Amino acid sequence: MVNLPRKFTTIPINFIPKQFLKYQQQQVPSQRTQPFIPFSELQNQRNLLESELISALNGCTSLIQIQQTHARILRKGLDQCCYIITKLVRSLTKIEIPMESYAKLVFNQVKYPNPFLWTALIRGYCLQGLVRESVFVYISMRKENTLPVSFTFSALFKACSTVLDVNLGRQIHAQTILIGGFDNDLYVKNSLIEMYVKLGFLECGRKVFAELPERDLISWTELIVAYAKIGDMESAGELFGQLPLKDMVAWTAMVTGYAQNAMPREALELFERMQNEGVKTDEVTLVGVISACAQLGAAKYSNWIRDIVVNLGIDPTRCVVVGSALIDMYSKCGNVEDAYKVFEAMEEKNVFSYSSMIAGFAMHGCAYAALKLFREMVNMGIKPNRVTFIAVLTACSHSRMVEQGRQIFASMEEKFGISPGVDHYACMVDLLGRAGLLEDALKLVETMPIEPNEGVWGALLGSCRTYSNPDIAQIAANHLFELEPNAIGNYILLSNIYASAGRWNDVSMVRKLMREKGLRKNPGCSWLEVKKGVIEEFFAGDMAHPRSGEMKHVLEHLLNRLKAIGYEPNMNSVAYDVNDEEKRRILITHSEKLALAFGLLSINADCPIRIMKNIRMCEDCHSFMCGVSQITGRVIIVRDNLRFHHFHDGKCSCGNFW
DNA sequence: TTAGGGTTAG
Repeated sequence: MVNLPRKFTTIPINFIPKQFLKYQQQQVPSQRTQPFIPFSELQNQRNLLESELISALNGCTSLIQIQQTHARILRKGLDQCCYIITKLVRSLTKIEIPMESYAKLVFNQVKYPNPFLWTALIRGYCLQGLVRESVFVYISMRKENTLPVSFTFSALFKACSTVLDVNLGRQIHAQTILIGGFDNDLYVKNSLIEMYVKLGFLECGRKVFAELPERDLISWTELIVAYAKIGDMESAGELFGQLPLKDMVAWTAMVTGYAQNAMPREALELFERMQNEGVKTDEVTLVGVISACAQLGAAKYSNWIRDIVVNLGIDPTRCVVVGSALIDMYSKCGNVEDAYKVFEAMEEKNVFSYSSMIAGFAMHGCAYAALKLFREMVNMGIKPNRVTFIAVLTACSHSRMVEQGRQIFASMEEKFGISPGVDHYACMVDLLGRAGLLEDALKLVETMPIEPNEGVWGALLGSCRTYSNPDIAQIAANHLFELEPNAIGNYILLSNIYASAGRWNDVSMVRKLMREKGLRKNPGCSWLEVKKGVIEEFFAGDMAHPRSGEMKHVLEHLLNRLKAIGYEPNMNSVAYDVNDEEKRRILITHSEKLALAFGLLSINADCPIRIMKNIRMCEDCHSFMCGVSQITGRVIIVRDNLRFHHFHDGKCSCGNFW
C-alpha cells in the first residue's frame, strides 16, 4: 500500500461518507450477476450486428441520429448489451444531451450494468459539470457490489479537479486504497497526479509520483507541466533532464513552459535542440515557438517561423490556435498587415483570433479598425471576454476616443455580463488621462468599487507626465511607492514631471530617494535589425560604436536640414538641470537617434528602418523621426515598450498621441 | 482510457 502524504493521514476515517466505508475491503460477489452466455454463441449471433451498431453510434452527431440508432438497438433486442449501451451513453454525452433526460433513463433499463457502463454514466455527469451526481452514481455502483475499474477513478479525479474539490479528491484517493489493486495502475495514478497538481497540491502529486514503482512518460510530463504552470522552470528542467526517454509531448511541454514564463530565448534554444535530436514537431509545439517569437518581437523570427510552418505543411487558415498565435506574433513583430492577412484567411475565427487581431490593431494605432472588428465579432455572435475588452479599451485610449471607450466600458456589464476588473479600470484611467481629463481620471480611481492596483495608479502617473500635472502625479506616485517600492520607472516619471515643471528641488528629492533605495536607472537602449539576423544595439549617449563618427555626421546633417523646415529640439524632454547646450547634446545622442543614423548608413533606401527600444520614446525623438521620414522619404518603424510607431512622410501612425 | 496549445494593461 502506498504511504499517503502526511496530509492524508490526518483525515479522520469518518471523514469519508458512510456509503464509501460500507464497502471497505468487501469482496462479496455481485448479487446481480449476468446470466452466462457462451462466448461463441455471442460472437456468432451478435458480433456483426454489434459492430455495425457501434460504428453507427460513433458516427452520430445529432440527437435524431442517436434516437434512430437507439430504435434499431431496441428492435434487435440489444437493449441489455452493456457494450452497446455504454457507447450510446457516450454518444449522448458527446453531443451534450443532459444526462437526466436520456442517458440516465437508458441506463435504468439495463438489468446488469457492467463497470464500463457505470463509468460511462459517471463520466457523463462529470463532463456536464454535475460532479456530485457523478459521485452518487459511484456510490450506487458500489451498493450494487460492482467493482470500479481504472477509468472510473480517472473520471472521478477529473471531476474533482473540475470543481476544485480536493477533499472529495482525497476521499476518492482513499477509495482506490481501500478497494486495492490499483497500486500499479498508471491510468489511475496519472489521473491522480493530474488532479493534485491541477488543484495546486503539487507536493502531493510529486509524492504519488515518487512512490510509483514504475512511471511512464505521462506521469513525468504531468509534473513537468505542473512546475511550468507555477513558474518553476528550474524544477521542470530538472525533471525533464532526468526523463530517460523524451517524446514530442514532453519536449513541447518544456518549450511551451519557457514561452509561458516569459523566457523566449530558452524556448527557442530548446526548440532548436529538439529539432537537432530529430524529434518530430507538430502544431502544438509550434504554438509555443510562435509565442516565444512574438515575445522577442523581431522580424527575423517571424520570417523564420513562417518557413517552419510552411515546411511542416501546417495550414494556419485551418488551425485556429496556430492562426491566432501568428496574428499575435506578426503584430508584435511590427507587421500588422501580415497579421491581418492571416486573420482574413482563417476559416474558423474565435474569441482568441478576434482578441489578438484587435490587440494588434490597438498596438499599431489603428483604433478604427479595432473598433470595427469588435463590432463584427459581436455581430458574428462571438462573445468577447475580459481580454477582448482590454484590447478594445486600449485601442480607444491610444486614439483619444473617450466617448466610445466610455460606452464600451458601460456595455461590459450591461450587454455582456462581464464585471469590469481592475485592469479594465486601469484602461479607463488611461483613456481619461491620455485625453487630458486628469480630474475625471482621479475621480474614477477614488470611486472605483475595487482596490486600485499599480496599473491604475501607473496609468494616472503616466498621464500626469503628458499633461505636466505635478500635484496629481504626487498623489499617484505616493501610492505607487507603497505598492511597488522598487519599480524604478515610477521614480523616473515623477522626477521627469517635476523637471518639466521646473521644480528642481523636488527632482533632487526624488533622485535622493532613488539613491537611498539603491535603484539605478535603466539605460535607454535601442536595437536595429541591420539585415536578416543581424541586430545592432545602441545605448543613449554611447559614442563608442566603431562608426560613431559617421553617425554623428549624419545626425548633425539631419539636424540642420530639419531646423531649416522649422524643427527645434524639445528641451523639456531632458530631465536634467543642465544648460541648453548640454541638453542639445543629450537629445541628439538618444539611443533611437543613434539607431536611426546607423540605419540610414546601412539599410537600403527601399527598406523600412525597424527600431526597437526598451522605454518610451521622448517627444523630441518622436518629432525628429517624423521630420526625418519627411526629408528622407524613408519609412521608419519604432517599437517602444508599449506599441508601434510607423513614421511615413512626416506623420506618425499614433497621431502624435502615445 | 491518463500528458503538451493562442489573446491582457501604466
